[in-house]
This record gives sequence, C-alpha cells and structure tokens, in this order.
Amino acid sequence: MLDPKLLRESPELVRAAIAKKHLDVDLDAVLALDAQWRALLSEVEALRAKQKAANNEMAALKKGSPEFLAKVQEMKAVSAQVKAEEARLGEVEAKWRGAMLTLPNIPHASVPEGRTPEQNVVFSTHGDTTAVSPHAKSHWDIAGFDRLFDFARGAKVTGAGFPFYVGDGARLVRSLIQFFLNEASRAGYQEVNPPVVVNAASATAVGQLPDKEGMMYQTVEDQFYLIPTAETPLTNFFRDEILDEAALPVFRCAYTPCFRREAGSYGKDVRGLNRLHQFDKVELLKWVHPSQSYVELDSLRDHAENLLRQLELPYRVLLMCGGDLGFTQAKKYDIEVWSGGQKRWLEVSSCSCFEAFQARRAQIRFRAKETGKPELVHTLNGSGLAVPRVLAALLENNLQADGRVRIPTVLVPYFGKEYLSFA
RNA sequence: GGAGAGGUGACAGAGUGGUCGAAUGUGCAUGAUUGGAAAUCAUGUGUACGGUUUUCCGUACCGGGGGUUCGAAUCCCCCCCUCUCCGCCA
Repeated sequence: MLDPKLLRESPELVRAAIAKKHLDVDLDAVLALDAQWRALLSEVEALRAKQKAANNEMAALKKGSPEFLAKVQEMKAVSAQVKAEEARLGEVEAKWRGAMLTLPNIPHASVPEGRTPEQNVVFSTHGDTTAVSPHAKSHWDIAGFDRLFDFARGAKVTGAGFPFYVGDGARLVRSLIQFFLNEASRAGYQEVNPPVVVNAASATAVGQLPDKEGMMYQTVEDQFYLIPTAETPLTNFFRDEILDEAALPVFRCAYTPCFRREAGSYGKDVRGLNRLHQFDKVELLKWVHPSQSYVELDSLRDHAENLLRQLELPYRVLLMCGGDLGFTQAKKYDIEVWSGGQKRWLEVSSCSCFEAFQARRAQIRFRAKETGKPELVHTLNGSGLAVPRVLAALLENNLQADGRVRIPTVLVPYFGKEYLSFA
C-alpha cells in the first residue's frame, strides 16, 4: 500500500508510476474517494465530539432530574445521527481502502522503461553457455529420469506437478537445500523454520490476498493457506511490531516447500521440473533501514548469484522493466540459469526491493533513534535458490557420455559422491 | 475434542455503566542532588487517523468483531489466543 499522504501531496508521482508499470488505474476516482472520505470523517468526528461533551455534562447532572432527561432526549437524536453517519463512513472507508490497494508501488528511478518481458534489460551474464556438456539433453529425456523423479506415481498419489524424488534424486534435492542454507547462514542470514500454512491475515499482509487467492491451496475447515513461498510466513514474523533501530538490519533465511496452483500454464514451460505445484526453495529476507535498501538489494542479488557460480552453472541477471515489475515491487532482478539441454534460461531467483510498500501493509516499523518515532522499515526478499530448476540445469549441463551426472565440486561433500547415477 | 480460568499501556497490576487514554508500582527519558555513582526528589513518558502547521486541536483504540444504551474497558452475543485439568496423539 502507498502512503496516502504521498497520493495527496504528489498525485503526479503516482500517476507516473502507474504509467511506468503500464497499469490501468483510475487515479482521479481514487483521489475523489479520498476527499470524500476525509470530509465524512470530519463530520463524524465533530458529532462524536458533541456526544462526548454531552456525556461529561450528564455525568455532573443528577440522574433522573428533568435536565438529565431532557439531555437524554436531545442526545438520542445525535446518537441516531452518529449511527447513520458512521455506517456511511464505514462504506466509504471500505471503498477508499479498496481503491488505495489498487495503487502500485512506485518503481525506482533506475528501473528501465518497458512493457513486456522482452524489454527487460540483461544486466549481466556469467559463465559460458557453450561450455556445458556436449551430451546435454532435456532432463526428462535422460535415460532413467523417471526412476529418480517419479511424476507418474506423484500424479497417482496427489496430482500432476507433485513428483516423488527417489534415491539419488532425493539425495540431490537435500544436498542443494543444505548447501543453500549453509551458504545463507555463512552470509549472516539467521535460519528459520516457519509454518508452511498461514492464516488469511498473513496472506493479506503480503498482498497475496485478495487478488492472488487462486494461486494458493486452501484448507477446507480452517481457512488456512499453503504458502506459495517462505516470504509469506517470514515477512509476517514481525507483522504489527516495532523493532529497535539498533536491531536493523535483520537477515533471515528459510527452507520450505512451496505450493502453487498456477493454473493456466502449458507446453514446455510445465514439462519435467520446470514448473511444479510443490517445490523446494530457500528464501532470503531482509528488514533494513530505509537508507540502506538499495545497497542491500545489490548484496542480496550477489549472494544468489554466488550460489550459481559455486555450482558452476551459467546464468544471467535481468533487470525488470516497469511493465514486467510486479505490483508491489520498486525494483527487481531475476536470475536465470542456463538449461543446456532445453537451450533456454530458467528463472531460479527473483530479488526484489519493496521499500515501505509491504511494511506499510504489514505494519512493520522501527523506532528511529533521532526522533523516537516509529518509521516503516524497508523489506527485501529473494530466492536463494529455488531447487527444481537448478536441479534441471545440473542434470542437463553435467550429463556425461555414460549417462551419469557429474556433481559440482562444492556439492560433493553434501551429496557424498562425485556422480549421480540413474541406474 | 471436553471442563474451568484468563486476555487492560514497555512490564506488573487496579478498574463491573458516566468526569477513564485509563489509578498505582516498575521500567525508560530529562532535570535536581553528588567528586562520581547508588538512593532520593521533580517532571515527562502509547499508537493511528483527520484538521492545522515551527504551536496545537479533534477523534479512535483496554484480544478481534457485532449488539444493548443518551453514554461501554465495564452489560450481552460470536470468534481468536493463553494457562490448568481431562481425552487423543508423533
């Protein structure tokens, strides 16, 4: 959510943001609602002040005296009026709030113009995409793939997009998770093991409700949601809290399974490990002082990149253009790994700075030493990393002539051997 | 899942219909005192929104929501959470 004061004082900034993100929002309607809401609020508050004053007078009067009874009669009318006006205020306020929630976060000045994913800027490229194994092929075509990554049985037991990982497949998944977590710890992120189902308030605070309800699995009895990312429980950790300024920045990481319904995709995007309904991911979160958010975004991105470098996987970094930037983000980098068999880039991380947009909605603040007043923190998050696509790239890029997969040196201590075998 | 108790400001803890944003204590901040500290004394110490704008003023908030009433922290209803006991269970 945007700062209502910003909207009032600099509507042109908000208008420019909407244009840069290529969104269609009727800003004038929002402004009109805002004015209406404020006018109505003043009216109601004046009425309540009147009520309060009368209340104090009546406390001094003798109960049951003629003056007292007269006052009761008089205030009955005011009371009815307050009730009616409050009902109206409630309606307008709900509309106003709804309208405010349609306003996107302001893109950072460094975000390039553009409407489509093609207009994202290639920020950097690392590693040699031509240096992958000459035997690379799409991972689902690798002989024996189905034994270690059993989609058929997953579909029987649950549904499409819920594979079983078996044997060396399961072991490699665990190795990657452990490697990612250890690296995050080493970089100063405190490890957290959060709940993987959250309530509606938490989903709302990070913007997954109400608009993205369809992307989450829901429980029947309790109105809980399976998390689409660890960002959801982690960001909510400090919801409605005021932190010490000295405690900032706070770095946290978490491994969780992630659940996404993602209806509507098809084709090669959803083949094999490319897109699943349940997948494993290590997520990195930062709560920082507003002056540090972009320095922190760079170091967050660099941490994620470093994981791919250590895994010896070619990758590139995209700086998202205005039109491809999410609603809530001020700036975002996507990191894509090179999939040598499919000969395409696969997104394995998305590093975003939200500035105060999430924090305002979730009411996460810190007490500023200077003023002693609470201020909103800035939040950032990024994957470090999503497992299945890294897995896909590893299987493809490192496929040997004999059908085995070479394990990157850094993973060998975790995996316990130098080659993964499909036999 | 069943029975009972409870949820008040940073913390402890009063308050059962009116002058209560809320006693008191602790903590914290500033000042006095001191060579310095402790102790003591004094003053101050929530958040949000709106109006105004170097000052202030108004309104709201006593777990959440609804109701009764001229008026609710206080009465009624629903929900959530915590604790104790029982049941169940890894």
